[in-house]
Amino acid sequence: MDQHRSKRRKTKRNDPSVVKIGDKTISLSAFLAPLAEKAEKKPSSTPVENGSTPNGEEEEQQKPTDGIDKRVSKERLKNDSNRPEKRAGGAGDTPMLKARKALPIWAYRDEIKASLRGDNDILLVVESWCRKKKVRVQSDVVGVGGMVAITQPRRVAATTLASRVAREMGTPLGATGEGSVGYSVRFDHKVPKGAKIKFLTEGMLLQELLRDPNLRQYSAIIVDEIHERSVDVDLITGFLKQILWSDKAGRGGIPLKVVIMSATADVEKIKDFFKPDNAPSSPLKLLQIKGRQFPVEIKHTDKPVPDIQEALVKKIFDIHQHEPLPGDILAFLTGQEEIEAAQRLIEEHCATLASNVPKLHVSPLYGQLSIQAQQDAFQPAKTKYTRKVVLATNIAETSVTVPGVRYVVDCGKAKVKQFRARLGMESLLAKAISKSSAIQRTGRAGREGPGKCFRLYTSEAYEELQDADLPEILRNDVLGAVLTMKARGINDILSFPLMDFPDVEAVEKALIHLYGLSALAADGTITEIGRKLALFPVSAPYGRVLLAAASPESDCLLEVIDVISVITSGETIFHQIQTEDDSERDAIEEARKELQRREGDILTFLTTMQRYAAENADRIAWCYARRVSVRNMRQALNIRRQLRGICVKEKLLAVTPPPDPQPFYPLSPERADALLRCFMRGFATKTALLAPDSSYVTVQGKHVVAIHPSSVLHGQKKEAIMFLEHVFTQKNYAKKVSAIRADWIVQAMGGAAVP
DNA sequence: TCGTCTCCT
Repeated sequence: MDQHRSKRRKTKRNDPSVVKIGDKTISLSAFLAPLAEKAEKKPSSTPVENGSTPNGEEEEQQKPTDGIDKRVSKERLKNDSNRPEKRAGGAGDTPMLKARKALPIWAYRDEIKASLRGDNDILLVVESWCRKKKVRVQSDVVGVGGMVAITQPRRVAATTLASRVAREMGTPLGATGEGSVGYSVRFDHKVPKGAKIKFLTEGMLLQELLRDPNLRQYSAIIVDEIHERSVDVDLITGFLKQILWSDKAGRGGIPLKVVIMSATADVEKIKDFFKPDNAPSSPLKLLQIKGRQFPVEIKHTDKPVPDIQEALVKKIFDIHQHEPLPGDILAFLTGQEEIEAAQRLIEEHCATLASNVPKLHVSPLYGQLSIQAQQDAFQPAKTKYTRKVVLATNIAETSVTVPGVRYVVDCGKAKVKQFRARLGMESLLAKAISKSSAIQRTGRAGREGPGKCFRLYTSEAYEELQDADLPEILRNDVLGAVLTMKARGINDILSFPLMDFPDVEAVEKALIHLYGLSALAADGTITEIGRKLALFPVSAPYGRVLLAAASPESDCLLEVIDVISVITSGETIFHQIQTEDDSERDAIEEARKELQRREGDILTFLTTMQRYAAENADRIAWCYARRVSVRNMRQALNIRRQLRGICVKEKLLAVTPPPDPQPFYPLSPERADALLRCFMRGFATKTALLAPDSSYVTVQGKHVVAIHPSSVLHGQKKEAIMFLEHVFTQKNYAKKVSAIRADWIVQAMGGAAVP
């Protein structure tokens, strides 16, 4: 083995080449610029592991892997486990190294490097269903690039992975100064000078593509969690494919390395996608990595259950009585209502348990819950001999991990949003989950030890499930996706490479809609307006409202920014009032009255933001007194700051507005009209007229819509309404509703706004 | 007279 030893001695306090970050481990051995000197000393065809230890000794090296069988051999695994561990020279280093070696990916490190050597520019890494992956990246040390981007679907993932990697590498993670690791997410950018690794959200990479279509600052892009199939990741893979199979002139001939990481990948689909046109086979290299999941025993029901709610509660008590403690239960339900109902049933039944029987503590967990209320689900039960039951929505499937869980109960359903292009509306209905979703839920029982998963459906029903969920791009309005492509130079949308291509009709609707917003010219090319819309972190119709508000005739941009900030900060900002105390309820309703405007929800949002921003004393108390979401209002302030900044940069705003708090003045009726007419510019297609039978009928499509009870206009009759959202749940609902004048609609019909 | 999965620029 001597001949394979590294000839370089290193005295760095840690091995910077392999990084473990929570679920993943990434090796950057021998490829990044600080180690470039090493690359020069070695023929590039035989890169060598950088395995030096803290005390400066070298580790035994593995043999070079050129031309070896890509499959992992038992010998290889054995070799790894036999590697001599070195004693720590510096405190805390060896446990970290040990932890790395214990990772499943460790055994594959040479294969990963070999797979990316020479002409092989793309590699797909698949691991078994729900466990961690680790990937090594080889990036060329030539001119273009120098940085590795790692995309994540969620902000928290990007930031926490970055700080973990920075710690592993012993490099600071700051916005200024030197450092090897950085991250970039909305509202938060920490990319030190000389950063080599940058974690970023998918949306951020798409924004960067706007300025740099060839991703020149990167040598490699690692796309993580591709199996989640967000619209953004689908678009990113499309752009990456175009860069990969282009003549690379835009990168000075230097290829871009691409690593795709996936949990439950449809390998053939991804392989096929990255195949160049007319090529006989895909050049993509595949590496499968075994996970580290504890075994989970799966139990189906014998017969279909007639009442899921009842079966769920029964199953929970069944587990409680027959399974040992400790071991918490995680149950997947479809929504808040089901969760609350189940909680009531469980708590009622729990009260009847004998005093010597261990108790159950129920924690609801869903997105609309305040942060404090969510915390309960992550804490162990506070009293002894108590089992925790977390009743969760899909939030617990991918977004968060509940510790302590050994038992999962899966109802087999989830609420799914589906956009219907023909109707221009979306629906949100409970549907059967996919196999991969069922597997993901099951895996939640095996994170801390062997577990059990109880499915409230038969094994036959499981076999009938779709393999995977419909990717988001087939469920969403493609308006944003089409604008994203157009703004990045894709004129022929239909020939853009996508793993799943939406219905041509949906694309056509989106093109017409964009034309109605003046984002596209009649020949389909992007307009200046369209380019501006692509810069805003809001959907195209909202962007159009911003531009309309900036015109001298309207002159209400700051107000429109306030409204859009509130609307896009999340779901509704008004919490439902949950109190048994009538006088308290009256007080809350009274306090809310000063926010509500009879013109409708848009003006109500404006008033809320303005009064909130004018509040100088205690904003949290202000929110609580009105049951306004603290989280959403904080987010709204961030969005407001960002939108104001973009508007100043784009010269839509002449000066930066003065800082808060500013005194509150209610908007005059004339200015309120002007503001609503700006929204008409973006939402001319979402209007309805009052019919003789007192129903509202949409101007486009002639559908009956009802004003949603969450609107301040619920139960009121106005000659015409404009609504910003149109959702089918129990029935056809208009949400975020404002009263308008019927002649505004007529005027809007005269223009290009109504296709 | 409603009751809504989850992310992201």
